[in-house]
Amino acid sequence: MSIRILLADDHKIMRDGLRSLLEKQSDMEVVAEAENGRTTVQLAQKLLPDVVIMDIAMPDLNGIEATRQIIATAPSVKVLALSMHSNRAFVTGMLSAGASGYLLKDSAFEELARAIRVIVMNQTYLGLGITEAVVKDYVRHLSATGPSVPHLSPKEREVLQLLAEGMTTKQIASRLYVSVKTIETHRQKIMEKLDIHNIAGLTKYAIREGLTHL
Amino acid sequence: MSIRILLADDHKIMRDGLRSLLEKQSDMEVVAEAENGRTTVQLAQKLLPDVVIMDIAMPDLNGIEATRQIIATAPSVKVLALSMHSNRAFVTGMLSAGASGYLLKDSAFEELARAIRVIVMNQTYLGLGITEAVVKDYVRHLSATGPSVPHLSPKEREVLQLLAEGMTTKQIASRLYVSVKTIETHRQKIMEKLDIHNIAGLTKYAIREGLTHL
DNA sequence: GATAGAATCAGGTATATCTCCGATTTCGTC
DNA sequence: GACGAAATCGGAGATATACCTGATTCTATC
Repeated sequence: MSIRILLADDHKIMRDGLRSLLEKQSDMEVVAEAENGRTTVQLAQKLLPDVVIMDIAMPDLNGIEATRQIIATAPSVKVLALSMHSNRAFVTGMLSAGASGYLLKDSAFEELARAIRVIVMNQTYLGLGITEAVVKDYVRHLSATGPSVPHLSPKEREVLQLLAEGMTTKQIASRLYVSVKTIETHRQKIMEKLDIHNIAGLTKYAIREGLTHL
Repeated sequence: MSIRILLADDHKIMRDGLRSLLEKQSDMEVVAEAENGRTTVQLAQKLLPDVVIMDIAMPDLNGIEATRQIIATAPSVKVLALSMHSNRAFVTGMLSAGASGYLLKDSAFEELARAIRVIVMNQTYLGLGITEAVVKDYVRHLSATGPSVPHLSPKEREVLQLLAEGMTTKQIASRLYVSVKTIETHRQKIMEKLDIHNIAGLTKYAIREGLTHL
């Protein structure tokens, strides 16, 4: 009996490609496709596939929410996240929603096939690069009382926001009525916590976090 | 003689899928793959494929710049843009860079195959939904006077992208095999032209222009 | 009351960037 | 062929950042 798979991705050409690849596997069968989160949940409940290959960025209902709902109503269905981002927030979001695996779209198809076979055996599969992020996060959990997403203090978030708005260390210092050295320290702590060591990266992070806008 | 194709997309699983689909076409052959813009340009120049299927969002050198360079040095090569976005900036950017077609990743594979056959016949192919965006933009160009879009040279755009990816002046210089001074000059010209005088602002600009992503 | 994190500031050295300046080469256009 | 734009590189001084260490105060929390 072959592994029954539900494909969920908002890009049809991606689904076409995956289907073409999966159909070459003698032990796998694509039973349906969905292009948004809501349809994915409905199809998963109705068809009870062995595995849902789930994109995170989908309209209507994102992959994380969809996963949560599927696991809640049909726990026998395994979800394998297939995402573009190794972002800790996404990885931990997916895993705590109940996904059995997480793979990057950078991966080769061989890895996807392997991951599918692993998770139908009730095991967990994390792609290369993902394990690192998870482990790093896990270690932080153990060592510090550190929250899953690197938690910045209010002051640090404020400094980060001003940095992302294009202000220099000196400008921020005078804006906040403190010494330049203080801001330097904040900046260092921010970079350390986020493991991002340049303004461009911090700016992008701030945008993603909604601290500033484009 | 079959149509020789170069696949350029930063996600390996996407390339795997497309290759699997394309290989079912008796008249098409994937001769190479690239996972970033720079490699794409090099392979296109070396292999002279009939068609390059080009993603826009790629590290190192984005699809628009890569297309510009390919068309400039190897005009016989046709470029088909395959993007997630119907964003006018991307569409017009790709087309004015010399792409022969533009397709959304929402499209079915059949449409991709059709587009490939059309553009090798020296024609232009626009996917559904794209035509609208182009026409709307065209109309705007007719009515309004050019909305003073600061024009950056190809090199400047390249430097801007690398800056927005978090590289320092020195790193960019060694990456591009030129002196630090050259990059400094480029950066100055960029800041002058855009009237943006900090990395955070440049990063946001680059994101809006699709030169880099979050 | 001991501990830990947040916020504050300082010194020093190395490196990077900014801001002027000027220069050459190439290339396409008029 | 003259012209401008683009790309290349250099000098030199002022400023800013990066990176390191160490210190104080305050405030939760155990």
